[in-house]
Amino acid sequence: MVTNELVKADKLDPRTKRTRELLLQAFMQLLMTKSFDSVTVQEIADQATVNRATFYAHFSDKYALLDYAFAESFKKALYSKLPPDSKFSPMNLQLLLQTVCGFLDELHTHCTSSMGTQFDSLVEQQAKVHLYEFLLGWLREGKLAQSTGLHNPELRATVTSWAIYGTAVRWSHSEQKESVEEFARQALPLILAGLVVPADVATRKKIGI
Amino acid sequence: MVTNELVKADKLDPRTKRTRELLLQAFMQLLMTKSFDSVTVQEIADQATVNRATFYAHFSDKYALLDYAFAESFKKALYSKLPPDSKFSPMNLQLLLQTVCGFLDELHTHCTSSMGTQFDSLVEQQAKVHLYEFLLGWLREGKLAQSTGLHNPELRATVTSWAIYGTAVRWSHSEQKESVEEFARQALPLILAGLVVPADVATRKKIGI
DNA sequence: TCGTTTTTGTCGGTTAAGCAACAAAGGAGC
DNA sequence: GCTCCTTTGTTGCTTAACCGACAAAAACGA
Repeated sequence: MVTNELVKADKLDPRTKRTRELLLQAFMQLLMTKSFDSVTVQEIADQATVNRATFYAHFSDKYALLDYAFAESFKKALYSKLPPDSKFSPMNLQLLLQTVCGFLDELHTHCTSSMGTQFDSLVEQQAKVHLYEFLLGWLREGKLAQSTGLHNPELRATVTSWAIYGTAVRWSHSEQKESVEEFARQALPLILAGLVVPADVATRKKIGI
Repeated sequence: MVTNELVKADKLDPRTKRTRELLLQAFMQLLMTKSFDSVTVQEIADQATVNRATFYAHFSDKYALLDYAFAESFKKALYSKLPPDSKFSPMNLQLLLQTVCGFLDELHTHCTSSMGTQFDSLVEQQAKVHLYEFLLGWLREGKLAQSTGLHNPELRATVTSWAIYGTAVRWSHSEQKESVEEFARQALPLILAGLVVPADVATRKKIGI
């Protein structure tokens, strides 16, 4: 499970990593000047100095590459603010929310012009998947789980990933944007609740909720 | 002959081209922060995201890569100012001289600090080889050869390549550098003479030299 | 509508790149 | 001198990338 994730980044053949990176960069480069629809697989391959057949060895079509691009850029934004070794804390949770807000903001300012809103659901899909994985890391390895005895980490991660993403969307869609920090500060307790509230009645009574 | 040159740039396997380019970039990158002597083949390979064995499939050692780097950067400087389809003219010859001056100037301001003058002979070697090839292109295909019936293009190219490089060295070594343009303007007739002077007495008389 | 061109997705055979392991040459320190 | 460690080149085997060709689907223009 853990190795499965690590394999994707580490144990991969260097050629595979390089080719994927080349395709990704070529793709983003092309999207700067052309629309997604008008880009052909041949163009992407050329720009990446890679054979067209090699493209298909990595992605089923350009939509899969788009998906991959969203996933990678989200992960990049995520891990740049919150390194993989970061532990859970309310402050980090707030930072997480702010990061997602920042990501959406960035995305809409740079990409709306070239591809509109037709791929928002792809972004949402990818963002939530990686938020889920990230939160699960916190829940499994943090002192959170051991000390308070929280159960159902998977369920909590699901709830919280949706909560965070939804909150971030609300912020990015709001007209008069208040500062991300202030917004995140206000939303934090609500999100935090779903993440750390004790699940069973016995434990609830013990802490007095 | 011509195809031989084209092969080096065109018919090469894309993987080969890409790998060479990656090694070249990695090498130049490393030379920004480390001395040539302290750079290892492993470091170059890592930086290039290429296996160390692959390095040896392309270059016998790091000296060969250095040689290649000089050759490529010289050719790049050359063809950026004088495209491959440019024809001979006194003006272009002057431009050629100015380009070599500019190349040496650039080289000494950026690279002397990191590797001193120990590789000047390598640079000279590469520069003259490519000057020779370039001049030969002018002599063979230009109207120069047909109209005035110049013989011994190889000899003329040799003489002129040495003359140009030597002149450029003189300029780059001079204390109070005058402008490249003025310097090249003054040197032009002397270099031009060796390139276009008729070789045999009969022709000389015909033009009246 | 039909015919033409472009793009897509796939396939088997070829080639370059990756890898692990090796001996040998150098260098640093004792 | 000696050892220990790093770096250098080299080698067989494995794997990913290249290539040309193909049929099928889309896109385009008459």
